[in-house]
Amino acid sequence: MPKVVDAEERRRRLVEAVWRLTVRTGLEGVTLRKVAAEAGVSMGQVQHYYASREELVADAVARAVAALNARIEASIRAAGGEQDAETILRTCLTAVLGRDEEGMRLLRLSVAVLGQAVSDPAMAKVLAPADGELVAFTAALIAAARADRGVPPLEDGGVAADICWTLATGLGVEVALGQRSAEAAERVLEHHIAAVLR
Amino acid sequence: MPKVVDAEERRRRLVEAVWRLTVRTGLEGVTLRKVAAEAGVSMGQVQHYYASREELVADAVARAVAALNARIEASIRAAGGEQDAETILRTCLTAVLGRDEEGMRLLRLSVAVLGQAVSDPAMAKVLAPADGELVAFTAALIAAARADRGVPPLEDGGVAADICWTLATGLGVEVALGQRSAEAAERVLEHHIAAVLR
DNA sequence: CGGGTTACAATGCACTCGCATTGTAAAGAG
DNA sequence: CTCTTTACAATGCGAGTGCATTGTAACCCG
Repeated sequence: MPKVVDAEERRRRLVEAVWRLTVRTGLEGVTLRKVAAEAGVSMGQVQHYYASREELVADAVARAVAALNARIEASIRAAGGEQDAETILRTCLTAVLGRDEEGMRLLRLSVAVLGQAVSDPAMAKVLAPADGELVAFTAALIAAARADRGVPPLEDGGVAADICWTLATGLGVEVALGQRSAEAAERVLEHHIAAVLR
Repeated sequence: MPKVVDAEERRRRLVEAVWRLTVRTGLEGVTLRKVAAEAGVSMGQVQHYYASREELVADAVARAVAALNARIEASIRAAGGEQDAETILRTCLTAVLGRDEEGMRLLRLSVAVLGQAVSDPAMAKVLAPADGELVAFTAALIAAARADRGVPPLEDGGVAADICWTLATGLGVEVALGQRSAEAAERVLEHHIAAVLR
């Protein structure tokens, strides 16, 4: 086995080039040549690691979704343990609002991909916002936070958690489009959390 | 002035072809040739009415947004007058969830365009979800509905109305992607409205 | 020190794209 | 009637696309 290179590192470079290009010019502006140029490599290298453009884009999207999920989990872990339920709830919901630059890039990328997802069910599946497990976890957080406050539990906590995540993603879209600042979105979310815990 | 034809009717035909194509194959699948074929006309006719592809797409999006706004207003007018505030609130919020086929098409089209809007500020502006006037109107509805129920007014009704519309558009995105049925989205919205009026 | 496999680089090809150009049929104006 | 303007239809062109093919340098195994 000759010419040992770090294939994973190459793919990551290419995928990040796709991310930047997508945010800058939209998904339709992602061509093999532009990706190669953006990554500072030859087009041959792109073809060597991805058999087709479709495969490249799919991998880029999959990695972006994974990175976003990792961010949510990381935010839970960072605030978890000693903190109270309300703080954890606040933290993980605001994790998808693109506060820092990396988060903003991932957010804008996700929205840019939404267009494709309308006509491509496979993509829509990958982009599924909050899975059942996360909603259940959030419902537990809401219940715990209400208990901490001495407020009686909701009769339908699952729907409340569902609404929280749908609102958060809705806000995320507006932030990605520049229609709302990340800080303003955070304030709105804050307001809703306060209402849910009352 | 010879050869009098109904230019508005021609444009409408072309725009509707763009709508169908966009929903079916995404915005990047909209080419002048495909639009001509979809509308059953020659490519020359498309060029005759639109100087560039960009102009064509922009007009298609603008007309779609106008149609969506018209739907909201129509729903308000249909439920307005004799009905109570809560019913009107319910009706106009659910108007953007794509219950019928026409609404579903407009909804999916809007989401398909979101991708472009990320890298095109002009499009993002056109797609602005709920303008200030609509939010103010909604806040008034919420206040009236709470008064009807004998519940004290919210201290921050503007934010509550804002949240309602952001949640509705968030639900709309999920419906457009097929991740949630229009009926399920309506139930969730119903649940939130009930919470806001409590 | 070959030999074989890997990792590219470079080029070519068929195709599609938006748009420009040119031709032409029809209809009201005079 | 002719003339002029409108409303297309048809074709052409250069650029850009994804992908296939071919060439070549590097490296480990024996």
